[in-house]
Amino acid sequence: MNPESISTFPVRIRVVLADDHKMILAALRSLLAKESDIEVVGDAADGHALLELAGRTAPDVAVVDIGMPSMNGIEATQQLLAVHPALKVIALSAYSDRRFVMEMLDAGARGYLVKASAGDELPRAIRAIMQGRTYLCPEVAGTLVEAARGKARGEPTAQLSRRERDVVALLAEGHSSLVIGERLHIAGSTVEVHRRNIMRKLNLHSIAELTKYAIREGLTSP
Amino acid sequence: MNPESISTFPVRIRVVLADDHKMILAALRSLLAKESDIEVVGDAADGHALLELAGRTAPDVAVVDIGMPSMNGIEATQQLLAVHPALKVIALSAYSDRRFVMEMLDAGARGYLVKASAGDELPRAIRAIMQGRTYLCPEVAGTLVEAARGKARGEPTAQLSRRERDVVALLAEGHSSLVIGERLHIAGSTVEVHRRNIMRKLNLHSIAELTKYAIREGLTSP
DNA sequence: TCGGCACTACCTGATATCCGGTATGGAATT
DNA sequence: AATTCCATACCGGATATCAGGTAGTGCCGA
Repeated sequence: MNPESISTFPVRIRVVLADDHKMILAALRSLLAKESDIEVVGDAADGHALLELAGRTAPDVAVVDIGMPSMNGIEATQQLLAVHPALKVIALSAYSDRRFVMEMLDAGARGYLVKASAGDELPRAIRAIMQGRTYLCPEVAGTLVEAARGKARGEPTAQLSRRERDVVALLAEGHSSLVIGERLHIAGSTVEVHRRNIMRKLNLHSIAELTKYAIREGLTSP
Repeated sequence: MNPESISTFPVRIRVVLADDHKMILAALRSLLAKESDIEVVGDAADGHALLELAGRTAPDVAVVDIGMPSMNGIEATQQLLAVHPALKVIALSAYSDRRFVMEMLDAGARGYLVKASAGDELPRAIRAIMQGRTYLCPEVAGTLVEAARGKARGEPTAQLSRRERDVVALLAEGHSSLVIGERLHIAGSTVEVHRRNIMRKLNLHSIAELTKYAIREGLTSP
């Protein structure tokens, strides 16, 4: 027991981490362990685990990698905020593409960091978020400014439903309709219908084209 | 000053890190900072910086991310070992593709970890390497075993033939075997054989995975 | 000259894709 | 209340994938 630290930080910021690379998870955890006002209360390797974790640990902040398999960071954020509206989400990504940024912010993220950011940006972002501010790393702020200048109107980025995006991501991982059905707890035939609707909407005609689309959209990583 | 730690670890393992993501760099650094027998003496964001760093700090071990811009981890490792033959290199990658693994080991790396490995694998790998052992994470060991079973002889990098690359590129464009056959003026059944050989060589099991491979290899664009 | 390898080609069979159709329940919108 | 959209589910059929096998030709290195 350490009375000094208790009096200095009576309430530490409770953080959960989500990334599909366990090693990165461990590394980020130890990065944040140095901050005495921040406590990492759990980590998850995909969106489903993140949802379960958030329900169990009731964190203040979730740091979410965008490029996760099965359920990516964008979907995870939407579902997370639907259940826990008070939760604050910080997106972490290798890229600063406008599409990712916009979709993640639309999904309700309050912060966006690229992995090329300096290491001390993460704790700074967490503290800023906890004060109710929005935190964007410089690269992302730049792309946002460009986006705002180029297009004031919001274009239809997401023409696929949430379920369809789930299916696209899993198809692009190389799974068959039957396996995807088991994963999503629906019939394989339903997955088939989703796939056909997706292909008709996007004018695609093969799994290869679908996979490329998923990669361009960040629904899976190459 | 702490005499105890000095006497306990008179010679700490000197490590340098290379990754294009600064945040990952900082996170890995803090992950290793917990290990009292390991000292991170520097980090670099690309191959050139790594070469300069190694010349300046004379480390025992270099942990190198494969996916770096301008000079990737494979080239960097080759050049690094040409100048510092005693240096021990551990490859760090998001993927466990046989091609990457083989090329990295051919380049002289003594260890290979995927980022999905557990966080404590990195310090374990570093210690193993320092004892002159080779350290491969389970995923990589698996692909190596398959490679060894397929080819008893130590052939470098089971690469694809020119024709197989043609077929991969066209498959990744979404064409069927029959159409590809017409395009290449060979029978569709021959294209089928090429596809099967490719998939066996690369340990892929679907067009989606094949498409991702083609994109990573630059055989087609996303 | 022999073995290995790449490229070519065909056969069989199980499974999957791809493209139609129909239909129900729920949620959101009008 | 009616409409529209999404998600769910099933049927049928043509085509393709995926995974085995065999086999001939040509080229190159041991």
